[in-house]
Amino acid sequence: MASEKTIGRLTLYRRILNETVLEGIESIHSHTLAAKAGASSAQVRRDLMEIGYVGHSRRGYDVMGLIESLREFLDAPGGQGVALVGVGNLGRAVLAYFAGRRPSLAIRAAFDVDSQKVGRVVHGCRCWPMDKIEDVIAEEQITTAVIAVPVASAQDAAERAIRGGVRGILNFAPVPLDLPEDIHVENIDMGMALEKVAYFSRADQTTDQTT
Amino acid sequence: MASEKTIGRLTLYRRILNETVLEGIESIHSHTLAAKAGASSAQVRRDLMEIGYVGHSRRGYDVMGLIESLREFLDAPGGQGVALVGVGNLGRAVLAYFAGRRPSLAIRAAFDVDSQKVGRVVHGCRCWPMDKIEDVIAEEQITTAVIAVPVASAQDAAERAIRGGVRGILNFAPVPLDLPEDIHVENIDMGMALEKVAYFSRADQTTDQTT
DNA sequence: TAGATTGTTAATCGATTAACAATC
DNA sequence: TAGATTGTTAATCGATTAACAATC
Repeated sequence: MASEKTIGRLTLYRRILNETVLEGIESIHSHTLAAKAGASSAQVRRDLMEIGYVGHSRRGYDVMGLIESLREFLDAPGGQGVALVGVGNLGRAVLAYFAGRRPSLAIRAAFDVDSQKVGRVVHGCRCWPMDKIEDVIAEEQITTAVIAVPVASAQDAAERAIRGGVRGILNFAPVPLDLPEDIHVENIDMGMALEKVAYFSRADQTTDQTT
Repeated sequence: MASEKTIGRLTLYRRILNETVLEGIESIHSHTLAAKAGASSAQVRRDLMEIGYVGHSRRGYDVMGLIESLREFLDAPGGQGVALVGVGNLGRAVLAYFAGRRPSLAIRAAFDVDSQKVGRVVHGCRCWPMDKIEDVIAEEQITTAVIAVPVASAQDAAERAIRGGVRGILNFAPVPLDLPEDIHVENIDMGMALEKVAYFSRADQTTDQTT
């Protein structure tokens, strides 16, 4: 099975190819794709080999064919539903970000403990009370959840989403989740990311001998 | 110099230690820290060796001393300012997320092209017009920027922030930035992250032989 | 054909893990 | 002391890069 890094790059290639097709370009070389994706051309070729897509020597890769191949590899056949847990500042930004982007991978239900938010429709998505989470996720056959609740409730939110049938979690709460091994967890820790950048913007200054 | 992954883990250890100190615990073993950080105890020891902090055999690590050592290693001596570029849904969520968290690493200025947002104070942060970005960043001696603008303006926003004096960038725009090598860039691509999770929540089902 | 591109294999690199010595 | 923990070195693993063969 393809590695996590490979999947990430494949989604990036798809985005670039979608722009390329708008420019009316029919085929593309690995080094062009690599330059736009910030990767090496060897990397691009290896990734595409991994999904079994073959290019033409001399002509490169057929843009439309490659997009179709990526779609078949990356997307679920009948589309895939996503649940959002936590409709605070971050949760609403997540809803806005994904609203109307990719119909085959859309946020179909949101959940919050705040009774004031329940029943409202935010960026086209209905907000349910937290105690309905297992039922709604099961009914809507949702397999992916985005956790955007405070640290204290993140573990519980994830466990309940999994009981509903979720198999993969995008976790914005800055705490490691302790979940079964077969559940895929992707962490986005904005605080850690900012601290890392801050450290290196300082450290790079130190490297500079002139200062 | 410490690797990116190491820095990320060190910030995580600090968070855990800060909770630990609230419980009145004075020393901690590597395996306890490892369990809470989702790492291995060997990993923890190696990371702490890297910053030159030594534990006591048998007693483990002194919590207060380790926190202080992490602070010296990770934080800039006089505090560090951060700029936010783009005060849309995501930008406002970022402001809310970091508001009042860590005084030594705070968002000190925000920028937006929308004249309606300029002059307003959002989550305690003043919003400036985009054409003031070089000046304000230079005046406030800001070294780190968060990019939360649409894809089309991300490259330009980053370049202008750098002209003001920024050395590190946290980029939320789903596009690779083409910047000088000495600028540290950390990408948070929510779309890619969600696609990855969606892929693996599906792929894991395939692995399951019973389905 | 010659040249440029893709596909494949070997070499390199970095990070992690495992094994062991040192310490209280 | 014995046992448990830390510090250090060697082995392993995975991903990337580099070198080369195959193709149009």
